[in-house]
Amino acid sequence: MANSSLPSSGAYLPGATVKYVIETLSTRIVTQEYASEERLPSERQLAQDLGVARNTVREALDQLEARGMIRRRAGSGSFVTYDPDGESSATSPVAADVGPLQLQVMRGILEPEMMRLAVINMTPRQIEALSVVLSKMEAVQADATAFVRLEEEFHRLIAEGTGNPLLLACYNLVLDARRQSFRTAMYRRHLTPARIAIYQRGYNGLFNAIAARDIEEASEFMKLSLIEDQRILLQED
Amino acid sequence: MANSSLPSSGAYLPGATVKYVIETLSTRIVTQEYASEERLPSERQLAQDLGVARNTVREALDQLEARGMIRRRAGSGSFVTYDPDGESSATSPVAADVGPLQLQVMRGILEPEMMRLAVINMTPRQIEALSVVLSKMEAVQADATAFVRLEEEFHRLIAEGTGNPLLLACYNLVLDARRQSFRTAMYRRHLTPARIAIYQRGYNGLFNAIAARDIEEASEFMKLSLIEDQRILLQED
DNA sequence: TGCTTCGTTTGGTTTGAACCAATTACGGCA
DNA sequence: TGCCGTAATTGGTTCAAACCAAACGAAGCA
Repeated sequence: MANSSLPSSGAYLPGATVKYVIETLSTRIVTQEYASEERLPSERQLAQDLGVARNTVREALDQLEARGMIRRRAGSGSFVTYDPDGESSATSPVAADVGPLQLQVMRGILEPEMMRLAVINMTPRQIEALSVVLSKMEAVQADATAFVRLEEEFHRLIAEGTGNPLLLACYNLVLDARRQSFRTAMYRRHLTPARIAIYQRGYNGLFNAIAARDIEEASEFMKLSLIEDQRILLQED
Repeated sequence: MANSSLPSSGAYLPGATVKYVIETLSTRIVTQEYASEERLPSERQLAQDLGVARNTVREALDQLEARGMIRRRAGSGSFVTYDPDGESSATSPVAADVGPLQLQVMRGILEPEMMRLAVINMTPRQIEALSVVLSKMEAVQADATAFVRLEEEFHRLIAEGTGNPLLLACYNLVLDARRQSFRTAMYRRHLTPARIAIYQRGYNGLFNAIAARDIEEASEFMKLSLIEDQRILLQED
């Protein structure tokens, strides 16, 4: 779309200007004229280039941000978060702003207590469902992506096992952030078959502790898993 | 609530103005000062009355409309669509399913750790904002509803003070559930002036501990508040 | 009475400007 | 070389003004 619909000399064109900016920018993003992770021109620059007020650009960017196509950081700039190859998979908007360390902190708060509650409250049926996921995890050899997905399912079942819908809702946010983190970060590079084997032993021990209703043992395994994740994280920074 | 938090003479208070308008208007709607189906004053009128620009009023109305509290018709006016007797209204879907005990459990998990993080990470500006809310709380004599709302704001500021967006997102779910709980349950019957005074002392001590960056003291006050809530809860069931 | 018309009111959009706060970039000092 | 403070950049917020289009209302006409 050229500038044909752009009010070129103070002409008033109500309702069309923001739309025009949105369309222009989203086209440039989808066609990767602005590539993924790339920084957009500054708002002031865009306003000048497109011949509109900065306010109008901001209104357009607001909507692009709501659609999850960009992300803004004060003092830094606006960055393309849209990934044309991405699975889409609607993650909650908060998830994008969560750093790896913040994620670990939150897991450290929730997971040990969650584990305790789950061990106490899980029904036999839920434990059965957990064992099914566990056996799928143990079948994985080298597919890191599949393993991560199963891990998530495993954790979610534990959260459900607490019987506390509020805790489950919170933990779903955590899992959203974790998924986002795995996508952008380089966890997967470190999920070698050898490391997967280590995790498999850990989850196996965790499951046995749950099945035996051994609270302390389960909580201990959960912490170990957390520490292991943290170790991988710190190797990067 | 008077205009006490309103920038009265050109004072700049970023991020606070829209929030102030939203709070003012939503309070008037909830208290039925603006009854259901009734027409609000015009945007220009509101802007003048509240001493802010029409732009700011519009931004606030945008958000109230998004929450489903009002509906706007060009050329006609803005109308209240909020029904105080109607259940639904803008709480997240999970909140409704959360029992009082489950809420307490979740608070017990999150709040102590949240307090620690907040004491470490809060900026002077955030502590200042906290003190503003605290002084409003101390001004409350017998209005339990107002006190509960301020309590919520106090807690939310602490969650923000952790600097962890994931923690904040989770805690917002907790606050949603808490609000729902207060609405349906009978907490307010027990918030007598005498009990409000007790809470005021508690929050005062909590704030002092935060301002002094005393982690253990703050965490202790937080637990006390939790236990007090729990005591009220158990008197009922 | 019933209809049209025209001015007024009201929400909707856009512009331009100023200032704040977070971040980054740079240059000088140790 | 390495660190720290300052200046510049960037997004975030608020204000003031102007104009548009939908809706309303009252005056005037048939």
